[in-house]
Amino acid sequence: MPGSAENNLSGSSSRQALSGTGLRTTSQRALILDIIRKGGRHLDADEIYRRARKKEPRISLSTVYRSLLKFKELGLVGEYHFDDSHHHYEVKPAVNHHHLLCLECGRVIEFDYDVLGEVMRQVPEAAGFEITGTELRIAGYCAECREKRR
Amino acid sequence: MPGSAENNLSGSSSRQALSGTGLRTTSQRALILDIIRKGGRHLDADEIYRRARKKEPRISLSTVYRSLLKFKELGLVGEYHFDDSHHHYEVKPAVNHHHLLCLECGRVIEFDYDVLGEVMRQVPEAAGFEITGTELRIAGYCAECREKRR
DNA sequence: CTCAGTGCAAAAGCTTTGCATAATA
DNA sequence: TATTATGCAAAGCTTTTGCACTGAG
Repeated sequence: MPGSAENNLSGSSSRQALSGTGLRTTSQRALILDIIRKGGRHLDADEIYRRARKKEPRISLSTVYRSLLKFKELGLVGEYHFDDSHHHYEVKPAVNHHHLLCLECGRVIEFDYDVLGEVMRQVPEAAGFEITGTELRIAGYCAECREKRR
Repeated sequence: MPGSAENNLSGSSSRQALSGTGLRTTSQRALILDIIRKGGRHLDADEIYRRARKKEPRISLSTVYRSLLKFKELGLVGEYHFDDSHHHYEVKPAVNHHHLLCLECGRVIEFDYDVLGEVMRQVPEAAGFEITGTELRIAGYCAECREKRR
């Protein structure tokens, strides 16, 4: 049966992630978390909604937003600001997880780098700060797009 | 006369900054740019609007947005994403200009740090990238707020 | 059985746009 | 004078909220 691997136990690990959080494990939440986990690209609320409707056509956009809010609170997903309009969500990465954004093709390349250590070591203004999160965004043009433009 | 220093030639340097950009130098634009330049804190569009109305009560919010757009295009001001809702503007800083944000008091501390050099040196994914901008946001609790909470 | 979660629709931001008027170059 | 910019009002988007219903625990 085609696509069975995808349909298989889809959501079961997300259900697990939800149980024991104090939240109720609903099919909608499991689905949404699942979509974010699989969604390689950085997803915005509307994209998550559109994907969710394929499996659960009666799901509502407010449920998506409300779930996202809960997931953020729990630290299950992170919210990122790539462009000017909407937010993007992805599974919460390690603390030192950052983004390179190509302004031409829009691709987002993730990388790990311990800014925090460097900053605490080198930036006097940061002294005394208790840091809860870092986000380093670097925008520019990736090697491929530069190549194409020549 | 009280406040004369402030009223004095306010806007004259902003007028200068505008001339020769191809944009028309209007009183509104000079005023808006002036507000951004003086506005030590990070200003959002509505705050700029409210301040602008004090000097030019007939100015409209759309003019603020349209000016901001032009200024961004010209590279005169930068746009930053501090919280989830709106954007903040400030005079375009040097490339290595970043922000520490206190989640308690909301204060934004700016600092300079050459992430770029470090990243290019240490992050393989960045190889080949032509970088046009960096933004490092560090969120947490500043020394004062930590003190108060004890 | 209870209360958290859902769907729907309506409201609430922030931002953009159309159009006639005003001001700059 | 020819455009560009403005003000006003209306529309557009994303996100939030109220309320009655449903489903998880």
